[in-house]
Amino acid sequence: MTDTSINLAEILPKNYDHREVEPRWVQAWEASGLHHYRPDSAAARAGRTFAIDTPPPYVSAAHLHTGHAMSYSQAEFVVRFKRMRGYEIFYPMGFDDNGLPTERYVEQKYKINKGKISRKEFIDLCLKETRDGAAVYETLWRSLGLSIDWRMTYSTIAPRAVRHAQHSFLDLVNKGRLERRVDPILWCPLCSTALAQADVESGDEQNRPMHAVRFDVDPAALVVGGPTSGLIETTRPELVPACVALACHPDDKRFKTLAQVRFQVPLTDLRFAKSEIASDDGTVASTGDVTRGDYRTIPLIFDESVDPEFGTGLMMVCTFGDPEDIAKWRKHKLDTVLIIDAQGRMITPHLPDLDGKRVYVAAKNSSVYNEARAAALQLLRDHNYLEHIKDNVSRASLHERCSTPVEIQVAPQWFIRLLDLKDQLLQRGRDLVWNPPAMRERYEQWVVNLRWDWNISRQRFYGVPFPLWFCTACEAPNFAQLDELPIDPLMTSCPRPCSACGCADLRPEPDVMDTWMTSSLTPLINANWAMWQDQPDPSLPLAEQARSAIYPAGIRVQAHEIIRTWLFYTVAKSHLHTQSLPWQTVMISGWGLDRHGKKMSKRLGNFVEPGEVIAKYGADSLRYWAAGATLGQDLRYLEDDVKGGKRLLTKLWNSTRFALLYLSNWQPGQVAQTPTAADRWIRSRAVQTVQAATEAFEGCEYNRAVRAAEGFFWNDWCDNYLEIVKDRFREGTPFAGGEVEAARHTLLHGSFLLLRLFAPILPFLTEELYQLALKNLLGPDAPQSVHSAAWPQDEHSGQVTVFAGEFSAEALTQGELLLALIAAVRSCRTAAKIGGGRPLSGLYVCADAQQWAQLEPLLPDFVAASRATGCERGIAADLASAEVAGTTLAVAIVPLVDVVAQGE
RNA sequence: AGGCGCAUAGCUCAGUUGGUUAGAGCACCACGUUGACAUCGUGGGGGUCCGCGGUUCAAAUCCGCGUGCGCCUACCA
Repeated sequence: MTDTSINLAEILPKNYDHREVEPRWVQAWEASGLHHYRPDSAAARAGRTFAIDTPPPYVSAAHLHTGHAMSYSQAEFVVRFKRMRGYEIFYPMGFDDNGLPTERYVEQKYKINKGKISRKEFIDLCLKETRDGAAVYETLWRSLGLSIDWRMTYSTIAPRAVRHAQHSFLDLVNKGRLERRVDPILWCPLCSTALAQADVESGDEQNRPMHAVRFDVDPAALVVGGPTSGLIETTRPELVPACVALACHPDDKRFKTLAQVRFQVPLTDLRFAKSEIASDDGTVASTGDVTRGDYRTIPLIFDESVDPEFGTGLMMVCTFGDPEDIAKWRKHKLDTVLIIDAQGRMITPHLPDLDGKRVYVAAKNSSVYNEARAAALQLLRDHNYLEHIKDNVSRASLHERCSTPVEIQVAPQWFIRLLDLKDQLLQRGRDLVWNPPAMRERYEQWVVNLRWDWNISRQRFYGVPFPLWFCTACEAPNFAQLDELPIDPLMTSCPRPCSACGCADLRPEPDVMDTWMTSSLTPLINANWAMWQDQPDPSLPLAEQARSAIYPAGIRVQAHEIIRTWLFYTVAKSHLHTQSLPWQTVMISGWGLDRHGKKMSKRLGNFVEPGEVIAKYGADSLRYWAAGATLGQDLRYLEDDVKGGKRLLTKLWNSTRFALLYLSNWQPGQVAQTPTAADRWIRSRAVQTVQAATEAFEGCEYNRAVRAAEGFFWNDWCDNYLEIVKDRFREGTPFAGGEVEAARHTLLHGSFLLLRLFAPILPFLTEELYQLALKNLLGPDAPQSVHSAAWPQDEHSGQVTVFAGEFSAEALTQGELLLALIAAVRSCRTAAKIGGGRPLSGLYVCADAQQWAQLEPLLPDFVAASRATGCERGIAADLASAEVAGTTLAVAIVPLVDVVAQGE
């Protein structure tokens, strides 16, 4: 027997303390540069670089919860797996501090009135919040163990990203993809800015009453025998004064004869003439402030898009209530009557009761009429245009950042033309590898349903400035040169006179770019795309020669709700700029939900602070919870599941301690090993497990990998193999030296295998165990860290490298039989109320000669695991017995103490 | 209104080419601690796999219809 009297506690403390261990490894990994990207490494030179593109979170929002910890952990499982597979990892972290979300956050936090603060003061506040937020994020990501190369960060408002966004803009100008148009655009009246289709979401269903409004036929255009009025139904009566046509279906018999008719627009005859009233005779007259003039009259148009069955079959067309209005306005070349201003106030000087009233309700989900609607209804009622009101359930289109119903404004904006590229963008989506595959459908549907070109102008302060000036004389845009970027035309005047007319007086574009204009470039920013033409700049974080290795990137990881935005825009940009996909693969994660199944959010208050969970249970436990989600599916946060992670940590700690007990003073190789049935079984199971875990990780299915590893670890390794093998090290064991040697080999390589299988999920615990317990045992060539150890399956050959060549189906079958026998003994013990620790004097298996021959190789392990003195064929006293599942074998036991008692 | 996803034990969820008696963790019941682990072990109870119909020797799994929930998109005159 080997000396087992070593003091185990000196090597591994009895308990694992994540509070002490985790921060220590964060420091050590940082100091050793373990996560640094090395473009000149052997792997990189061999073309094995793996670049990952993860979401740059809005740092200013300070909204971190365990849902975020979940999705970033899931991304990182794959990173760690790839690193162990031998890839050079490029894992940067971005911070999105650009654009409207930041502005709104700063406005609310400091209760800012934009009229009373300078643009510069405001931007400085945004930058401050941005820095503070980034620090909070970095602290959390580090404590979560994310293996980010922190030298490779980017910020979407920093010069490098600004340069990219402006470079992208100019490149698209050169490619003829960008144009400035005066067009109806989606508009948020609360934020006073234009929006893109992707910034709009559907509101909840609510009652949006339908108002029937009568339009009288203009007597001058009356059709003989035709009606004298038409009835329309609208949810937006305040838009009636902006009506420019009534529309019906061309086949609708009711209106067929009315091609020449004109309708009077209600309320347009009213004239408010305050000065005249004031100089009037002075008598008090309630109607005295209104006089009557001519109605504005509008045509009837015929359009296939009108549903004759809907409402009255007659529809009003306003400029502009919705995209349908725009379509008819374009097609039929209708007039334009704008009655809502940029702040969402009515412009109706002739209707003072309505003029200046807001068209939106700031409080979300309110079914209360907005003030403009209430005023318009009163007017329509007073003047007898309102026939009736009825309930109607529908949804409003809301600005997704503030939930204000969107309006349509007309203003000059910069557009990236995308609608003509739908087919090409769909093809890109099909060329991309989607995990899970079903998520491609969301992209497909978004592209198919795209109705607006991408409007990138935002009437805000905090964002990337457009790199151009307008000539004050001829209005021609004068663009900056690529080598002048980044540039802020508000701060720098145009270095040249107008290229069109030579005028020297140019003014900057006051708008800023849509935040997605920058975010859509993250893979290109990481690759320093805008600098590809430059001379190499040593101050940049990335060597230029590395760019082809990291662009297109290996993988994009993100949640499903931003497929239509971040993913779509990124695909579009890469298509336009580099004629390629931005990445080979996407991995779409779900949401973190609260225990009731609602999406976690800071705003709803149903969130859990990840920092608190990490403090209490450790980052590894939190990561274990995150690993439980099926890819693409949402995952509830349940503290019990995190506790399950903690249990696994403890079990791994203790089982490795156990292995170490018999390995510490071991000199391997002095005795030839002769594996027993149990050794051959567990080694084959190990090989099987590696294959399953590898296959799962390759498909981004980390949860399947964890399940495979955990099942092997708990059920096979701990509950059975370790129990069987204990007896091999007992004083006076019948096992020979070669069998003890085999057990030691199994313990060492099995333990190391387990640490590697769990390393992507539980980086701290596995590293601690590796460094304290296993590294020295593995000899001088042992890897520096468990995270730089080779994954136990070779990618090229597909061969499992641990217990190589030892897989045997027969060993597995034999092992199953052995486990069944052991389970039968346990069952007997329970039936006879005999504890597992009590030795047995009698152990019998009822078997025929052939079965017995089959069992004989198993008997040493069986007897050892049963704590019996031996095993015989046949049934003894009926103290307890159990069937072995699926066979005719029966097992019976006799507890040692009872025999002793009987004998006395 | 269209699309996608989900529906399996009391709870949270696995179950990938259809194939023994449908699984895990938690919870529950009983038993068991002097050697890795009570943050544990062993044994056990517990399921109309949402419903109906179909294909098949065989369906939780495939097909059709329906119900409920979630999400995406549209409509929102």
